[in-house]
Amino acid sequence: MRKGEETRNRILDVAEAAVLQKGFGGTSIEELIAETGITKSGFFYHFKDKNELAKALLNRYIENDERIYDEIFSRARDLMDDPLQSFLLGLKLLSELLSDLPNGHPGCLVATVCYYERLFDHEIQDTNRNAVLAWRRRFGRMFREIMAVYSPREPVDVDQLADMVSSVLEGGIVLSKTLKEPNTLAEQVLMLRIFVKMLFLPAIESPLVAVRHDQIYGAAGGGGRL
Amino acid sequence: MRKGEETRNRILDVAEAAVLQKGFGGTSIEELIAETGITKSGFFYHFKDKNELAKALLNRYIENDERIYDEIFSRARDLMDDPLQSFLLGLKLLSELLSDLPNGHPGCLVATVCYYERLFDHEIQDTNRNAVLAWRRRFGRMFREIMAVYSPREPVDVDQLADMVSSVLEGGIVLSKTLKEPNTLAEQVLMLRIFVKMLFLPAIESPLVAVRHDQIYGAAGGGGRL
DNA sequence: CTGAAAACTGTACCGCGAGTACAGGAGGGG
DNA sequence: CCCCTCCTGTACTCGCGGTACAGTTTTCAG
Repeated sequence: MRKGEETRNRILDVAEAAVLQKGFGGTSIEELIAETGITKSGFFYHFKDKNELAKALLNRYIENDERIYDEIFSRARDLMDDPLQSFLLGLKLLSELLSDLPNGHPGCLVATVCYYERLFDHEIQDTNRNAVLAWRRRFGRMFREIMAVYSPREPVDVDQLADMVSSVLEGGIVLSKTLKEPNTLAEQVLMLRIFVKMLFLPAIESPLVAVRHDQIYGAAGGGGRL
Repeated sequence: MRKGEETRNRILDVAEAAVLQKGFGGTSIEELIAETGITKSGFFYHFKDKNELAKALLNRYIENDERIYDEIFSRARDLMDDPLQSFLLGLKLLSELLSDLPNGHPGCLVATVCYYERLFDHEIQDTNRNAVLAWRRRFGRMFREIMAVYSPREPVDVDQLADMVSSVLEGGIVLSKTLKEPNTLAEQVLMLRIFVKMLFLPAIESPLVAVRHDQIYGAAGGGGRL
């Protein structure tokens, strides 16, 4: 009962790391059992086939993912009353969390499944779809709260704006992994922060930012060639 | 000589579609030769192994990708003198091109390789890395031209800004594929356009945009809920 | 302490797909 | 005519996914 859960989780740990590096097709069961220190029969006792492993892997990943976002943005909500400031802080916290990952972000299972879809059954594809829709709902809810207080400088659709968060995260992960630059992802999150800030806040910058602006572009900000 | 190239390309066509749907590991050579109408020996005459196929596939994809960006943004450059307006037009053209794809974007091979990296040799990983760096250089060049004329409302690093384009594209593809919503990618490109527009253009909108704004949101655009 | 269920191990096997090794054949160009 | 490109055919190896099933150890409830 308890022991079984533990072994199962150990398999999932090993499998997740392998799958994010090599894809599902590139990850062999034999390799998983070797690293877990289990036999083949032991493996198939826990998962009847690879599809079931993928299912468990994806569900666990999504749950964990949701938990992290819950923590970050509820923490940001505790520190800031204003929905916009709280969201901007949340993005900053997220960016910090991402840049603290020692080897960079390992990759997103949702993207892995997305590029492997035809080999899985509909259940997995639906799970994956629902995960993305959950992100849309989560960030959409936050943007709606912001829009109850602030009006956007440009006309935007809330769902598309919410999707922008997911896009930048997924895309940032691909860039970061491909370039082998762990920081790129965190930087992209901060760029997204600038986007949200510009969209809802008037042009007058906060003193701190104004100073950095001058340092980089010169006082008047005119014609910086580089 | 000529015949060989043709067969080779036919294999690559079939392989590209398959790999984008199922990943490299999920695509069998037997399936490729069946669809191409060639024998196994014939296949291995053209590609000595799967790794070589991947290499050819990726190189062809990247070349094609570059060609498309060249066309779109040089066309936009012909129509608009101003670097910012030209870039904004380019994003619009890109968005239109993407929403015209009948079955949505088939997926990006760079992302596929990124999530499959460990199984390929260093050459492929380097090719992939260079492709992303080429995007950075391409869009970076464009943003530098823009910054020679306009100063950004917020301090931004040019490379990070250029990466934002790649992020939104890669992320948008993942979202579009996962959600099975072909339009999402095109919408995300337009969101990126809004970002660039806000970053470089003063809050006062151009007459043309103001008209469309009015049509959608009403004259003052105040307190827009949703 | 016991007994049954849970959590495995061990062995043996099937079929598929990647990849190898060659031998040979069609067709076109110099 | 011959050689080179572009294949086909056959036959094999090997790793891996998956099955089958019998037996063994561990755990925990009563």
